[in-house]
Amino acid sequence: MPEVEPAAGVTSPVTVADHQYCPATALLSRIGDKWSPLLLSLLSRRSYGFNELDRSVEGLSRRMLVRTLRSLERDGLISRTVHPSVPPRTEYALTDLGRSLQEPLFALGRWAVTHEIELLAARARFEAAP
Amino acid sequence: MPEVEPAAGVTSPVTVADHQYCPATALLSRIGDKWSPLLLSLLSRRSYGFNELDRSVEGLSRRMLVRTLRSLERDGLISRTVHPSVPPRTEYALTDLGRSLQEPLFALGRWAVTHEIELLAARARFEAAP
DNA sequence: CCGAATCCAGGCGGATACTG
DNA sequence: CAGTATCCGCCTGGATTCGG
Repeated sequence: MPEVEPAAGVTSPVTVADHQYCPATALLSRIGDKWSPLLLSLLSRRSYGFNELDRSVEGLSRRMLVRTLRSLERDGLISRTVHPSVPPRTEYALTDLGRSLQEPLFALGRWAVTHEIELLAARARFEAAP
Repeated sequence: MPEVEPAAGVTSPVTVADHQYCPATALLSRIGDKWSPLLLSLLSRRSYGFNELDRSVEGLSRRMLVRTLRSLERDGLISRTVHPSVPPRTEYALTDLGRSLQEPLFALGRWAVTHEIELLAARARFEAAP
């Protein structure tokens, strides 16, 4: 989805640069990883502490939690606030930018839920082919 | 984004099964790969032949073209029609299901384009931190 | 023309152990 | 509590070669 809509009308080949620097492709390559969508979903309602997130998601390793949070913070989608209390607490929350992303992301999620049965049916049909 | 919206209100930990079988997460894990968005974008307007696709995208290897097309076909998003002409021609086109996915996908693309500058700014800010 | 099969490197992601 | 550091398996994805 590099050129969003006009891409379909291209006559010249899509270059590597086109593909790489397309905002849409770049976005999906960042938030399309294994844990970003889940963390964005959790943070969509309220803020979380680090260990709270760690305990909230089964199967998510500490390492990947940190990496994913850093990636989202780097893109300005979440904020990281260190409270110098005792014990120390680091709070993660969605930024305005991150909040604005929720709408198109939820739209995609709704599509997936709506068409889940069709997807499963298509896969079953494909598997049944000789 | 496993539970789409209600996820934010969870009190119990998100289990591995929850995450794995969430339709939205499953969708992103499929169409969020390196070439699917681009191919869906190209096919959004008209159908393509195999070699035509191969030549249209610089940097896309034959192997990954086939694999990505199979993946999309398997999920019922595109159709594959073999024309027994001479020389033979295989035509790839979006299905109705694939077409219905365009809307939320384009919405995501529009968001990316709209907020591209903010994303770049956030990244520059992050890089400049001590 | 449209693939399938093989080989191989790079990066994602998990387990574990260690710091301020 | 909130990370960092190290090791390592696995899978994605590119290059190349072969077949129908």
